[in-house]
Order: sequence, then structure tokens, then C-alpha cells
Amino acid sequence: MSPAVVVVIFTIQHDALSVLLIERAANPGTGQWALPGGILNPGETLEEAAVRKLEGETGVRDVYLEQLFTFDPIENTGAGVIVSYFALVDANRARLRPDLEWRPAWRPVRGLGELAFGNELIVGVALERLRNKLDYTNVAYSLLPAEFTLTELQRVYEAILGETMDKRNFRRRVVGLGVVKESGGWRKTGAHRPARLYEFTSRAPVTLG
Amino acid sequence: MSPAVVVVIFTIQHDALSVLLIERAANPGTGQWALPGGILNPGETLEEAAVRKLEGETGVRDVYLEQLFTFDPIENTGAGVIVSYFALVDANRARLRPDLEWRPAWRPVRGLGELAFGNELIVGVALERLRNKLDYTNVAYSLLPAEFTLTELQRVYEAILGETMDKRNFRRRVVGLGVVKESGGWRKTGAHRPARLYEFTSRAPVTLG
DNA sequence: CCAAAAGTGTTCTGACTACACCCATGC
DNA sequence: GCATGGGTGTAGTCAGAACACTTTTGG
Repeated sequence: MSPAVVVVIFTIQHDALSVLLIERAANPGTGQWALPGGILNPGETLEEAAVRKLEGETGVRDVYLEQLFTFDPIENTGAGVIVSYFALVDANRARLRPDLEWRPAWRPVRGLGELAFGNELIVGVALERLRNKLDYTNVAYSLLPAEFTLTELQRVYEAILGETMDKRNFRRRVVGLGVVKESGGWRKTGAHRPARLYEFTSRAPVTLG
Repeated sequence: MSPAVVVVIFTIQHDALSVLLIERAANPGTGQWALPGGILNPGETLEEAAVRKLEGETGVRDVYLEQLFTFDPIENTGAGVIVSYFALVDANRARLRPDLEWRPAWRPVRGLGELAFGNELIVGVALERLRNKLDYTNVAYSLLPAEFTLTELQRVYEAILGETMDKRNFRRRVVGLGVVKESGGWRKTGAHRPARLYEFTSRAPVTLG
């Protein structure tokens, strides 16, 4: 049986970590929410299939994408093993594409509940992996535009880890470890003084420390 | 096509990290060294297949076993995706079983060279993962008998990480983090005073810190 | 003048590093 | 008596955690 690929696509929406889910408007699983995924096309590699799914749902490429875990086949689906990936995208760049059969939507990870095919387990594994990676890599680069304020970056970290952090310690850490550097730009936002803009030192995955 | 499972089985032999390889005495790949692996049996899960392979080659069960990565199919092998696992066994408990088609042997990881099917890449990924896990988990429990001296444990760490460590710092760390505790026993070995024996605080995988 | 958000330093603590000698035993 | 290998303490450094006030700006 042909293997299937499933992608856990995370983004930050309204300061909440969210995952892209699809509501089935046709059988099997009508009315249920599931992760985007499907069978490999002939001649396609696993990663190519994951990229295809990611791009098909969000329109973005060149984001952080990592293989997660491989699950046993699910009975009665006609597919083989399920190779899962997780990806991180900037919500402002993503353009969801609803159609008649599939209704994609960002859903906050907190309080997800059960999904079709037990997919909530895959989301759980992905979340755990993401939290770990945040500590010792620069993966967050894939969740933000090229320029951002340190406060925005901190909100991303807090949304993922589910805890608040001290502003001064956070700044020291991300700058000191070389995760980000000043971009030279400034931003005026609302009723306060302009904020210094930052950019990631590297826009490819890097392990720190 | 049916998925295949491949297992990277590590052990410590003569203070050297070694991996179980099989020399093919039949086609395909006669004379080449490869990792143990094969096709899933009907109705079997991925992990069950990995356990079966592990037990078939070494006779041991209930050791550390973790899914590693899933690779794209290799052309002309008739198998589908390759789900790799890695395992850690105590060389003194393992009993290799040569037969006419397969000649299994422990081979030191240092200086392995190329293997059949590019399997050296899988060993490389497994080694990297093992080194990382050693830092923040108790996985070493699966490489040693129930009781051991701290010097023996240190030699295991050194063999895996490929670097020597300070004895006093090492002891402080493994005891302080609760990886091991005194078992109460003593061992006489050769021409020196008896050595205190230790055991792992947990013989199941635990994340520390 | 007030609300909103950015920016900034110091102290304490715990973990990790480097480093050298003594002692019990078996031969 | 000597070779073998187990066992032990201290000082320095660095990273992370806790903690509060000032400044600019727009309305």
C-alpha cells in the first residue's frame, strides 16, 4: 500500500499558536477536522509530497519543514504507513484555499479536542518537538516576516511555550546567542515611541550553543 | 509496496561503540555489509517488526528502542519506504545467530566505511541522535547489566561521545542528576580495592533536568 | 496628562570546568 | 614493594533567573 504524508502546519495567529486543519465536506469523515495530507504521487519523494501539501494548502514554500514520526497504517483508509511532517509558516504570507470538499482553517492548539483519525496525537507530538526545538534552534524564523520587534518575537515564544517570560532575560538571550540581530530599521506602532526592528541572523535552520 | 524496517543496534564492545551488521552471503548484495532489516509481516505494526528483527538477531527484548527516521524507497529493492529504528543492547546479553545466508557481527562505528544501500547514512543519523540523547536522558541503562561501576559507565559515555571526561565531574553529574544510584554491592576486580556498584535509578527511558 | 509599550542593569544562584593526590588490594 | 585502578574536594567561570523603573509617543 502506498504511504501517506500528513503535515502539521503551525502558525501564530492573534498571539495564539494555531494549526491548519481541514473540515471534510465529503466522505469519508464528513464534518470532521483532520490534518492536511494524502497519498504520494508516483515518483515523488516523501519530502516532495510534504512540500506539495504545504504549498497546496498555504501557498508558501521555503519554510521550516521537518519529518516528525511515522505511524502505522489506519484501518480502512486504503493507505499505508503515515509519514508525518511539521512546518512553521508566517500567517501573513499564507493564503488558505477553501474549496467544495475541503474547508481549511487555522485552529488554536489550546483546547483542540479530538480530530479525525486520532490526528490530535500527531499534533501533540509536533507540539512537543516544536517546544524542544525552540530552546536550542532558530526555528522561529519561519513564523515571522523578515523584520520584527523583539516584543513580537517574545510573544511568539510565549505562545508556543505557553508561559510568560521576563523581557530583559529574553532579549539578552536571543541577541546574545546570535538568534537575531538589529536590522537597522524602526517601526512606529500606536501610542508609544518607535521600536527597533530585528532580523534573524540566519534564515535557515541553525542549532545554537 | 510494503514498507521495510531497518534497525541500528548499538552495543559497547571492548570499550568501543559498535553496531550490528550483516554480511550478505546471498543476493542481492553478496559480500556487502548492511543493517538488519526486512519487510513487515502481514498484520504487524512497525514497532513489532523492529522488535522482531532485534530479537531475531540478538535474542534480547525489553531494551531501548526508538524510531529514528523514514527514508524514501530504494530503487530495485521491491520494498517501500524504509522506517529506521535504533536500539541499545548489552553485548553480554546478546547472542548473535549466524546462518548460511546471513553473517551478523559487531563492527566498531569508528572507521565503518561504506555499507550496502548507503546504510552508513542511517548509522550516522542514529549516532548523532544517540549522542544527543546521552546528554539529557538515561538511555545508557540499556547498554549495561543491572550493576556496574561508575568507571564502567564512564567508559560507555566516552566510547559513545568519542572524548574523555574528568572522573570527578562525571561522577558528580550522573549521581547528582539521579541517573544512577548506589546498589549497595561491591565488586573485586583484579589488583585493587573493591569498587562500589551502582544501578540505574530507572530502567525505563527518562528525560532528565 | 494619561495610557501604552519599549527599553534598560544588577544580583544571586546553580551548573560546569579544570585540576592532583591518596589508598586498598593482589601479585 | 609496586602496579593497578577507585575514590575524593575546591576554586573559578558562566549562564540563567529574579526583579522595577524610565522614556517616548499619540490621543
